Formats: sequence, structure tokens, C-alpha cells
Amino acid sequence: MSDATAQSKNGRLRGRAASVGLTKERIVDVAIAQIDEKGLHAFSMRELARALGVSPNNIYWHVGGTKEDLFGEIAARFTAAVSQSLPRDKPWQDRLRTVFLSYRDAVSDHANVAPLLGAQLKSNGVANLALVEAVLTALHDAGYRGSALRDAFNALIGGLCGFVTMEFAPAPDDKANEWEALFARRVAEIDADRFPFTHAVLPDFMNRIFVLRWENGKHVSYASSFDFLLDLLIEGLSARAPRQSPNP
Amino acid sequence: MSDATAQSKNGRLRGRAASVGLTKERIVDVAIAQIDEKGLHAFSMRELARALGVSPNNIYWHVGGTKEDLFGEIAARFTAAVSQSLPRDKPWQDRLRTVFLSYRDAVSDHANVAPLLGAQLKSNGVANLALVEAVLTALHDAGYRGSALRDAFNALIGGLCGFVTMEFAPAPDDKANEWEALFARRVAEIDADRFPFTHAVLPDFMNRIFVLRWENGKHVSYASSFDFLLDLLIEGLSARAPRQSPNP
DNA sequence: ACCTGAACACCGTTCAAGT
DNA sequence: ACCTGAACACCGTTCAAGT
Repeated sequence: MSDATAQSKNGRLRGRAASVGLTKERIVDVAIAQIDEKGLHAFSMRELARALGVSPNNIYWHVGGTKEDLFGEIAARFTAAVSQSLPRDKPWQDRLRTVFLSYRDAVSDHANVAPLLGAQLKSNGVANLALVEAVLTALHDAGYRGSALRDAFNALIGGLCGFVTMEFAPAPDDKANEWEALFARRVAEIDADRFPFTHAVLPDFMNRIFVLRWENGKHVSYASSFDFLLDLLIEGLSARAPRQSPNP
Repeated sequence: MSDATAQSKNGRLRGRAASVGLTKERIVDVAIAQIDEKGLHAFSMRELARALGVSPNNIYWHVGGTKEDLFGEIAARFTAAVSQSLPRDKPWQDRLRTVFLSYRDAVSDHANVAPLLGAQLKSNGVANLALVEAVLTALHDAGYRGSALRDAFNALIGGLCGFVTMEFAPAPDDKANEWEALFARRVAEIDADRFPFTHAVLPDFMNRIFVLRWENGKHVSYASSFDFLLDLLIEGLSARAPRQSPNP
């Protein structure tokens, strides 16, 4: 269960009195587990320390001086996961599809961490490189160069990763039932004269489209919409792709 | 400067001893101003109360029992702003363009609130209706029905609003300089053998594409990339649009 | 190098009470 | 209806110290 000695990350062996063998990997593991369970809103450094059986300062020592640093490490873990399994010898369209589908898969396994990936900048900036390289080379193979390459890259990352961020945006954590009830009541009061079309499609779309919902992608699948967006973008990039560029 | 009496939102006049005339509108005004100034991270109910010269409980009484309720009100303010100026008698492509360009404009004026719009679900769910109606009718005019309409709607909202959320994702607030320095150092160490293409374009793209940046859309413009994404989507929706539907 | 205890300066939210 | 004061149960982070 528990070792009398633990191997620290630099490889040396140390007595248990001097060290509890805390690792950055273990910290990130437990942090993600906590966020999965209770949500990002309820997550705190002190509770993480309690779960690890460790002093809060010990965590700070391993991940850097701040909670934001820990969030950066968590984000790095996810982008590192996507870096696996990037096919090389397929058409650029297939490669792009694989990258972004596997990004969405990685996030949907731990939906509660989604805000950390899309809605904050902090990251260690290195683990992402395989993903960046894959997208850039795919777009290069498609014929994009210079500022067109930049715009294409940003459109893909912003559109698709942004979609996933919205898809898994957290719902109010206290009383979802109460909020849902209020929401349903308001929807029933929708003015059919001012918003005739919305009023008409509501029975079909309620809680299944982005603005008019009270549950996120964890409970209602947006997979077909994501696929549609992905297809739209890849087809569009194909159609607009510059011809053989004279300047590679 | 300050009135001896204030008009409360139900229209009755009350003595200043009994009421300080606090309004939901004023609360949201000052809250947005505070977030603009210090960032979402530093924003607190207690400091908002101090800025308003009011007891914290007074705020709770006006906006509901929780900080999340206030965030919902702030989000509603923005979507309400977009609802203005929605042209009716233009081709559906132009209408979509107008809606999403004005959404991005509204957010970029108060970039620090961006996470509230894309990365949380809570909203009053009613102010958004004009926007929803505009997008749904545009897609209907384009020929989309049923589940294709749902996917098209979600792809547009998720892709474009998601882009904006990422565009204005907040940077680490403590020492941006230090982080930038560390980032630049890491970039210089990029393995040109493992990531040859990234290494090659770095001089041009550093801090100007989504993953490899230390400043957000507040300091570096992503306008051309957003325009490109918007064009890609609208053209794609045109190309894939079903022909005249037999069942309107 | 790795880890702890105690302390500082805050939070969000609730409860009972005032006019 | 609108508003305040005091109190509860927390936070993140730092500082000095231990092995």
C-alpha cells in the first residue's frame, strides 16, 4: 500500500521521514480526479492537499508558487495526450480530422476541466508542440503559406477548441433542477409574435442547442454538430486552398 | 451628484434613509467596470460592494442569492446588446455576418468578461432570444431544416462564440513579463528535428497564433482570422445548403 | 531537496435585525 | 421592499522553520 521509501523524480531514494514522495504527476492525477468529481468551482488547493495527505505548501513547492501554475500543468497533461497517435502518411484532411477528434475525446473524458483548456492562457507551452506541428504541416500540405496559414491555423484551433469549450461549459452547481424549472417556465412564455421561428422549433431543440439549454455536452451529445463543423472547415479549406505555391 | 431621493425600479419614490436606490442596472454597470479594470480573477462581491458603497447583502438581494446569478446578469447584458441592429431584409449570409461581427465587437469592448459568456452556462435565457431567432431564420432561409438546422446552428454558435472566448482568454495576472521571458526561452529551445515546421515559422507566428502566445486578443488582433473563419463557415453553409425544401 | 505549522489578509454566503 | 452588521466556514499564499 505505502512504501517505506519512495523514488523521487530525480531518481534518488530518500527516507520516508524526510520525504513523502510527492510527485508533480501524482498531484495532477489527484487534481483532475477532484475536478472530475466535484467540478472546477468546488476545487481548492487546501482540499487537494487534504486528499493527498500533505501540506498545501508541499504542492506549491512541486508545481510552482500558484494555483494558476497547477492549472497550467493540468492543461499540459491534456495536450500531451492528444500528441499521441498522430498519423503521418495520410492526406492532410484526414490528419486534421484525427487531431481534432482526439482533442475532443480527451476533453470529454474529463469535461469539468474544459474551462482550463479554452478559457485561460497559462500553459507550459511545450507539450502542445506536437499538436501545433501536426496542424501547421497539414495546412502547409494543403498549400497555405504566410498570413493565410496563420488565419487558417487560428480559425481551426479557435473554432474547434472553442466549440469544445462551450460544449462543456459548466452549469450552475447548486440547484440545477430549480434553474431548469425556471428556464422551462420562461420558454413557455416566449412571445410567438416576436420570436415566431424560435417558438416553433423549441419543442425539438430545447436543451439541445447552444443558447437554449440547461445541460452541457456531458449530458447531451453535441457530437454530430462538432462533426458538421469539422467537415465544414475542412471542405472550406480545401475549396480555398491556394494552388501549388511557387515559394515553399 | 447624489439625489436626496432615488427612483427605485418599480417606479416609487422613497426616502434616502430607507433606501440607497441600488439598482440591478447599476450593479451590473459597476461590476463590468471592475472586471474591465482588474480582471475577472480579482473581482469579488465584497469589493464590488465597497465600490458601490453598499453592504454585500444588498447586492445579493437585487441579483439573487449568489455570485453566479450576478454573472448571469452580466452575460445577459451582452447578448442584449447584440440584439440591437439586426437587419431583416438582406440575404441570409449578410445577416449571419452582421450578427457574429457585432457579437465579437460587444465582447472585445470588455474582453475581461469573455470567460463569462463562453465558459459558463448560467444566463437568464431570455435576452438571447433575438440572437437565436436571427440565426435560426437565416439558416432556415438557407434551406436548413430539422437536425441539419440544429447542427448548423450549433456549429455557428459553438465555432464563432467559442473562437471569441479563446481569443480573449485571460493571461496569467501576476507577472506577465516573467512568463513571457520563460516562454521565449522555451521557444528558443524548440527541437528543430522533432518540430521542423513549427521551428521554421516561429519567427513569424510567435505570439500571433493560438497556442504559441503569451498575450490575448486584447493586445494582438485576431480580426483577420475571425473573418476568415466566418467566411469559411458561411461559404460552407451555402455550398451544403439543401435545395428548395418541400416541407417548410 | 523536500516538507510542515502557523499566520495574514482575504473570500462567499447566511442569519437576525432594522426601517 | 430595501438595507445593514456580525458571524461562519472557508480560501490562496507567504514566512520561518525543520530534516
